[in-house]
Amino acid sequence: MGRGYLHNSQGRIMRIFALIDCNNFYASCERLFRPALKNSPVVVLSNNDGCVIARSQEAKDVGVPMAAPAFKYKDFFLKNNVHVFSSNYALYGDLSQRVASTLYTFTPEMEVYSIDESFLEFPEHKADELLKIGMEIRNKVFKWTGIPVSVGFGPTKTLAKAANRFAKKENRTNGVFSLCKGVDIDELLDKVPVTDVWGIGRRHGKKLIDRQVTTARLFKDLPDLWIKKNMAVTGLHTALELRGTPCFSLEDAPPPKKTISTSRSFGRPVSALPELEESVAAYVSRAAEKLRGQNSLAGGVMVYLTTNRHNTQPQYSNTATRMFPVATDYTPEIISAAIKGIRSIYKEGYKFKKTKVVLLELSHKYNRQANLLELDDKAGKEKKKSLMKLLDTANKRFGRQTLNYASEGISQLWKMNRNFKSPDYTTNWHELPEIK
DNA sequence: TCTGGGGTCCTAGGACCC
DNA sequence: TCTGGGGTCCTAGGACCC
Repeated sequence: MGRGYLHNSQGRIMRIFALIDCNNFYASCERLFRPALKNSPVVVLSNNDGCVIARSQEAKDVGVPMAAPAFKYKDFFLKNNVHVFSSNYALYGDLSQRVASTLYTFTPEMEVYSIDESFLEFPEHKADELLKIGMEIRNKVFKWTGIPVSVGFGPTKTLAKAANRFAKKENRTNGVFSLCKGVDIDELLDKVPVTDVWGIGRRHGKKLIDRQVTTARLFKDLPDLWIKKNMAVTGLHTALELRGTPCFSLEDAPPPKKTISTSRSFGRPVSALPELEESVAAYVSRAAEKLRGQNSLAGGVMVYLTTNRHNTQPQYSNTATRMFPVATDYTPEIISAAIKGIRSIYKEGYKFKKTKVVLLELSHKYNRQANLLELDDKAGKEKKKSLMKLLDTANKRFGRQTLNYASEGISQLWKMNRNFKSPDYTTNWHELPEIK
């Protein structure tokens, strides 16, 4: 949890948060290894090559909207010479770590918030040199990783986010902007649409706009009671943060996940149960790997299947949950429970679009609750443990898919499309870039 | 034909107990 | 059998984030 607020007799000490955000991150990553695309429009598609999830500035300029469905924009891409990539998370994850370790050289007071954003916190006495620090951050990250970033400073995380937005949108800021000192915050928040505020999403945004509350400034001046009633305490925290009172601190050691899920849309509609079972087995494998990666055990597994909500064919979706007698991280046991689950909800005659697996009630493996019925089979347990370890090590070293369970299927015809994937330049020996 | 995936938090309301 | 209040626990659904 947080570090609490700092107070002294003179009043609150100003805290200084910085939000560093990689510009058009996935598009920037793809361009790093294709310098020829430096000034060209580039877009990155979601899994399954479904819709646009990242756009270079040039792509924004020619008018590609966020979340544009790729199939509708095929001609548009051709006509405007837009370069299209499938998403390549191995590449983005690796570059993300490089950016994070560069930021860490500025201060250990750091929270990696997402794949392309980090919060830093600086002591109050730095308040007069923030723009200089911001420029140093930008320059160093670009020099060391090739990724352009924007830097926003503010007395709360929410204001640092808003500052970052100015850094990115206004050319004259040179990518660095501060709301900490020497600016009229209210005047600037007048310019921020309420839906751009961190913590206000589409639904609440619409509700606010319907009541003429269109800007961050108008929102933060609403009565607390109204906010609490209509937007719960989370909404109130957002308002307080806009007023300069920190409600969120850095989270330095992200707590282990409480649920772990894996799901993918299929590359084509799937009706046959055996194929659905294969997909479920494959997703369990992946989820169980993540589970062991954070040293957790799962108390249960939920499976989900659904048809394609976007078409007009008959719809069906359902979930099934199976609990384990004793929490486990043993892939075959989870697969078999998940397959029983999918069989119990499967119905013939539908075209399914997606299955999903969620591992539930995670606990740490070292304070595992024993079960009275459990047999004391030490040798068997050791064997399972070393098998899982072997599996994870091999897949990590030689690439996922090195060792698979037969139940995951061999041909995997249901697998998602990734027709425009770039090579794994930085994480796979066979795909290192060549210099001519 | 083709529109992502992986999380967290909060609240209302039902079930159940005394 | 009916009445009422108060408390806890659980779940589904809604909302948000990247």
